[in-house]
Amino acid sequence: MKNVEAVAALAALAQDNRLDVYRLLVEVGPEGLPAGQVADKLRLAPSALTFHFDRLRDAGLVTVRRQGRSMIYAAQFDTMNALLGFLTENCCGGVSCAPAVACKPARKRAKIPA
Amino acid sequence: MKNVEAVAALAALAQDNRLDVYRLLVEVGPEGLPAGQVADKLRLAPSALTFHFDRLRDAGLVTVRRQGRSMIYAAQFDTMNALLGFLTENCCGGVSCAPAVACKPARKRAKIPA
DNA sequence: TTCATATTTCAATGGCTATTGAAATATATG
DNA sequence: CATATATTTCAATAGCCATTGAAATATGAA
Repeated sequence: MKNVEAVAALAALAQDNRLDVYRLLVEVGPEGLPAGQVADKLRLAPSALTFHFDRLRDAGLVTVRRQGRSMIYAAQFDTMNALLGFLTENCCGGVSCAPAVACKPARKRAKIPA
Repeated sequence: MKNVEAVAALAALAQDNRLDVYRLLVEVGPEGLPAGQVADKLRLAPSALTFHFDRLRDAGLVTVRRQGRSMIYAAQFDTMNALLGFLTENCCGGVSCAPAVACKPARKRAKIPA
């Protein structure tokens, strides 16, 4: 990830409502959520929400697909992982100190250890 | 880390010059760097740099101390670690998926394995 | 086709952000 | 004290951001 892309991702997340939207989508996982449900849960005006989705999308943090008349937005985990990698570069002798970090979609239920 | 603090940290990093400043300080480590040297390396006007330092400081991402007439700025690694923790919450079954992530100051030289 | 639902588009508005340059402050040195 | 260096303060400016509400578009259902 380049500097410019990192700034874009950071700027997209640096706003209360947008951060809430993103975190909600992260919780939900790759299936995503229709815009209307996000609007309801977070009490956001539809047009404001479109504005925020556009910014998250430009930063590569979410994707959209249409389903009937609904637009379904979902978190794009790769981008967050790239951002985490970028932020942890150069902090431990010039090499990333967190190679194992990876943001994956949440499971529906916690996997119970045997 | 709370939502508000995360937004503050993200906003502080979401600007090219400021991100450069922060990353430079991360490379340098806890000893920090005088404002003037940061200004020289990144070609930033002194007053602009003060402006950016203030924002990084408000977000808890850097600290300052005086040394003679110089102000020495240093990265505050704890805050970045808290931010990384915040960003990786809720992405793996509701539990952070990256408990081992920790941003520590870079060593002067890489430790050579025995 | 007509109506209803879901979302986007657009223009207007107020507020914040980054940069600039000049002046002020703080510390060090002769 | 007088001067030089390091940084901050301040006011001005231009541009971007988030929100609002009304109108437009797209799809689905009767």
